[in-house]
Amino acid sequence: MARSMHVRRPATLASLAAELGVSRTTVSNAYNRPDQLSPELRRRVLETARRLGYPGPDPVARSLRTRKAGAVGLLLTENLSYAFRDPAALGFLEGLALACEDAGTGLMLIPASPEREDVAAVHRAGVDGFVVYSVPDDDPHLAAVLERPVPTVVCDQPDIGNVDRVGIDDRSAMYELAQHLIAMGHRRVGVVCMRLARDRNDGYVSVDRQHAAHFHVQRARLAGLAMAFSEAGVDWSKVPVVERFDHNTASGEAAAAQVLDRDPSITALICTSDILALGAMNEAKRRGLRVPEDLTITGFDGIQEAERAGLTTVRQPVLEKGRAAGKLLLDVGERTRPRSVNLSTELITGTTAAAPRTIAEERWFGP
Amino acid sequence: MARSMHVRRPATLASLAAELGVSRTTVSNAYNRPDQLSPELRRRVLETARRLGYPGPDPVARSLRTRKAGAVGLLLTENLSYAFRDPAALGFLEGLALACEDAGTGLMLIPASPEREDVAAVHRAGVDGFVVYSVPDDDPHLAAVLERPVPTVVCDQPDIGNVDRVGIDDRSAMYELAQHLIAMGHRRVGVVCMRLARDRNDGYVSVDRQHAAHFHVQRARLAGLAMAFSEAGVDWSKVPVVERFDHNTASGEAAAAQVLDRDPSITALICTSDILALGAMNEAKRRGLRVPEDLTITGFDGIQEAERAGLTTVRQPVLEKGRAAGKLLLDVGERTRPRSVNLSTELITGTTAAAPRTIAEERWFGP
DNA sequence: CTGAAAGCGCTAACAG
DNA sequence: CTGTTAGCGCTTTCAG
Repeated sequence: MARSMHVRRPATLASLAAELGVSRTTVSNAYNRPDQLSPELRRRVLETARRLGYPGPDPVARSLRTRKAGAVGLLLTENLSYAFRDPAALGFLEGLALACEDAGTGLMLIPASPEREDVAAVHRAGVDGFVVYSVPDDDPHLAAVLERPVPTVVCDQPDIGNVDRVGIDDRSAMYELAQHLIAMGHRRVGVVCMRLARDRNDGYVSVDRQHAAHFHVQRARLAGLAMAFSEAGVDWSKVPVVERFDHNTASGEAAAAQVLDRDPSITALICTSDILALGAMNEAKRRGLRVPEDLTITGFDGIQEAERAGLTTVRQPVLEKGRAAGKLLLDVGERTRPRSVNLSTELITGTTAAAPRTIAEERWFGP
Repeated sequence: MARSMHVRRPATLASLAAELGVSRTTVSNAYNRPDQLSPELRRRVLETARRLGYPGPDPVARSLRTRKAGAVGLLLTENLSYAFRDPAALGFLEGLALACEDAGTGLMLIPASPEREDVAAVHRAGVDGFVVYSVPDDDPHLAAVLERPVPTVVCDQPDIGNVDRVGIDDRSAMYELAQHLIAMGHRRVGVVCMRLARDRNDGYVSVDRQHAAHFHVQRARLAGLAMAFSEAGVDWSKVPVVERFDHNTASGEAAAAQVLDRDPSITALICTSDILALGAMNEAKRRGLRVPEDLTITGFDGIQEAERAGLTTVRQPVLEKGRAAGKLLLDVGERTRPRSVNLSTELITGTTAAAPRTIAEERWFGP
């Protein structure tokens, strides 16, 4: 006899089967393999389900059984506010989301802020794989992800462990930009970079700290600069490099001020991101320095705001990076050995870099 | 005897327990209730786990057992590209993500684009609840969410079913803006609005279509306008209302052109979003119309770009909206009856609205 | 086309 | 502090 009393607990597949007097298999098939039962029976099953308020197979139970969660996790060790405000991060996110959408896969943002040392969220995440975006190489969350027995794709990291990787050649890209400046005649330069490690250090950066940087991207960009300028006969250890923990234009302004205060004679200020460069532009303006006549300023990333400002920078395909990461993770293909995708970059010669004035004058009037 | 051969399948809690010669409970406790066993034993368990490559309790199995997924789903029936490019949507997303982060909860983006009629993703999502942002009231994905036996919060929707709600009073806010314009003397106006239903209709909107709009937000804003102008003696059915499916400045430009072509005599162009208004500004400029001298233009949302442009608009707290939605969903408190949160808005009197020229002239020279 | 059996990997009482 | 007992709700061979 049917029992259609109010049950606090919603119906289950089993209770539905009992109600119908069929086996659980049949009910399961009604949902997952419509061709395995008569249309008539299927209709009856679905209708009874509706009547009983059965919402369909429980996704978690199904996941346990099928060993598929239908979602990938995104680890972003950074305040989410950052991720949603930084244009480059946003572009990455969009590309990744697009790849997930194409595959019909959910994208789960893992709550892992830098303060929160709590790695539990990584353990708790019911996902089929992880994408790790721009975290320091000593991040405990990253370590936790690598312990999980699911495929992982890291972005903006050197090759690590047995995981896929996607990124750009930050070192070469920055090397190329540096050579561009060197060719223009710049020798006295200053640098503004993003955070190099998990500890806050808003100020000068020793060469040691540069080498020991835990953010591969920043380390590589600085290395590219060091290489180019050293080759050009510049003593890199004398070049002022200023670091900022927070990544916004205000940081760029403050850092630029710090460099210019220390050495007003520099002819170029190289920033390792467009956001910082945009801030530096503000600071230059405040000081009455014309760009590029009095000071050359460069960025990195190629975000839209930079383009609008005519910034000389390196463009990297952030959206493609996200999409590539998603594809790599979701591609069921050969996963025999770790794959590595390097996207190409492009030097954008904007209007914020020019030959230093002294050089320009020499050109006019002769040496 | 221990069996430490290479097992393809990673170790399970049970196998670990067997290896150690303890019960599964003990191993479970080692992870979930450290105070329930001796530190020494716990150390042994954890160490053996590491040795065997046991990655800790499987999150899905745990979820099945505990009936908690540790994540909430976000339904955003719209191309993700949209969500990541529209400043208002982004603000909402940020607020929601912040609330989730605070609670240590994952945020899962459900892959549900408008094209994809496939509701399966909603069924597949292993989440403890849903937030539904700005979808049409006849969206099948929304229906699927409401069938799931988990708490749900809808945004920018009227009260529906037995779910919590967060939003603003779009009708009143727009009514107030309209009165502002009416007080200035505007009587001949045109309107540009966002999509009103799932079908594409880039063009004029009948009053019937306005009333039947499936996007509550747009319907309410138009209703506010209709009310205010009707009260002011304007025949609303004669007011040109133009709709655009895509939401970007290009759409705003085209729609504005359409209105201005039809009725060049209008003194104000009211747009139901800042993005559209920004587009309208471009179009006005292209036509050599000065704003506000020749044409008043208004928006809605209060995004940063609008502020920079000095747009007269209505500001709504998008970030707070997201945060409120998250809080509502994650708040374990009394869930006896559906809760409704109405956030307040603010009329921003920018520099894009002024008395129509004829009126202004009358003021100068007398009637 | 349908059903019986066998878990997926884990946690939560409740007794020792 | 530790173990036993019972499932969470579902899918999946494999026989009928």
